[in-house]
Amino acid sequence: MTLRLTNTLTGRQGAFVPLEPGRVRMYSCGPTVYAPAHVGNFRSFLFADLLRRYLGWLGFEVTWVMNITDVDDKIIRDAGREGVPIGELTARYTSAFLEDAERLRMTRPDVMPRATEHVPDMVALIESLLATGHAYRTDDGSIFFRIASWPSYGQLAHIDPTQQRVGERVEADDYDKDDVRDFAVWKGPKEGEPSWDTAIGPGRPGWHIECSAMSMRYLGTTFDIHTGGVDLIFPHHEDEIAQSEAATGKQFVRTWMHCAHLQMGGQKMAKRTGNIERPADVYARGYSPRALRYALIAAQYRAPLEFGEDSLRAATAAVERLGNVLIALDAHRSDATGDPGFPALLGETRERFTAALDDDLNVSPALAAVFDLARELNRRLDAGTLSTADAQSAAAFLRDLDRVLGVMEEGDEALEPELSAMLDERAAARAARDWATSDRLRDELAERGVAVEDTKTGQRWRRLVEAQRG
RNA sequence: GGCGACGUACCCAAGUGGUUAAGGGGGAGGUCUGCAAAACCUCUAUUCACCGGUUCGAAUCCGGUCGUCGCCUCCA
Repeated sequence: MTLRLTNTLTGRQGAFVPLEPGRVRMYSCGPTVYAPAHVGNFRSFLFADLLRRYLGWLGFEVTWVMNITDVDDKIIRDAGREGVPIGELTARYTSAFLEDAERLRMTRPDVMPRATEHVPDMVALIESLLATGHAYRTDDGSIFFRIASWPSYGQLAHIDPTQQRVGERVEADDYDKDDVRDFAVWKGPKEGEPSWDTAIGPGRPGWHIECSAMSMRYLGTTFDIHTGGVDLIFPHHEDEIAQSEAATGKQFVRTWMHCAHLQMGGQKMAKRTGNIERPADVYARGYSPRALRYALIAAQYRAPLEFGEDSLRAATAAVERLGNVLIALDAHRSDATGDPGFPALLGETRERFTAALDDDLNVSPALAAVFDLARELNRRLDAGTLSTADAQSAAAFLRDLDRVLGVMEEGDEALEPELSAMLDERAAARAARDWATSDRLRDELAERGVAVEDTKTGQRWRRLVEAQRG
């Protein structure tokens, strides 16, 4: 089996063949840092992360670039409201993003370029567009890409640009363009806005140009994969293609991948409508980062995904189920002899897992394979037929699959000393068969958000989500 | 108006021509346990929005109807 991915450009699934054998260059549209990212944003980022992890797991050497947009209209607007320089606002939300990303176990991209640090790259790109007549200046110092100069415009979104309905907002546009469909690659200077003095004059970059400049800067004029949410297909990515290919004369991106929206209550999660939830909101209700991660990656990326209390609860249980089997395998010691068929059991799971992910990152059947294995392992654990060595190889196997999923284990989490002391006290009470004390402490710990379970090898604790607390 | 996605059990979600319609959650019963929890076992869609058609055979293909969502404007 080989990896097959759906390419928005062709609208079909095709075998993924990187430009350079064994090596993948991919770019993902990252956050605009004017507010904390919401979980819908993270669906897109974690989809890219899953792809990046799977490519790495398959043995590809991956270079992953994710941009940080740190200058745009909203940033300028919000910084203005607060009366702070845009750099102060963007620094704040950049670190918030990085923290959220880390808690969600998003692989750290190899490069996270900032728009403000790549103005010269954008200027160079714009210069070549001006030189070739694909872009033109307007009186206010802005520069626009001329869509009429690019016949294949619309190839990604599969639209005919002449059929575009151009709304009333055209009048509302502050800029004076030759054609309403033309888009800004450079915005002329304005009072109260940040501005760069460059060879093409003063001003600031347009939105689309940053992704073209930064992706090509780190990945070359043609690279393998570019990801984003479906809402970026048009106009953002369409514009990126036009300006990049017009400037270089070469194909920009070979495979475009877009994930569907996260929905809440059947509606797209979007900041504009206020229909959003942020990672911090989810954690505040007691859900763990890995449960959130699971909830966001557990369905195939091209299908809209419903998010909410139910999905978080289900994700919590699913992720604990996987964590529990690992804990049990680690603790397992047995005189049972190894099963000669055991490697085949793991091999079958691996095949199902790989076949599913090879099929355009179809996570659901991949997870089904993992859960089927978990049940079989628990069965053998219960029956006492699993040898110590087999348990260990199963644990190592699951951890290997989790290099792709990143949901099976909680990070090392320390328990508060006070609660830890209660656990010790409870262990002592149990040793004395003092059930009353033991049960009282268990209830008290539950009230403090910690569940205690008794196993053959002693007590085990885990955090409870709010909904489970008594 | 243009383009696109989708409608599978109580919820989420696989399956896209042919054995018993994955998996997770939830629910019911049972085993185990000092009691729990975890885990395991059994049950929980004769049916895939609806109506026609093609076919020996369709959730899967075709046509129609209804419904939902998204993009066309900042948007992951």
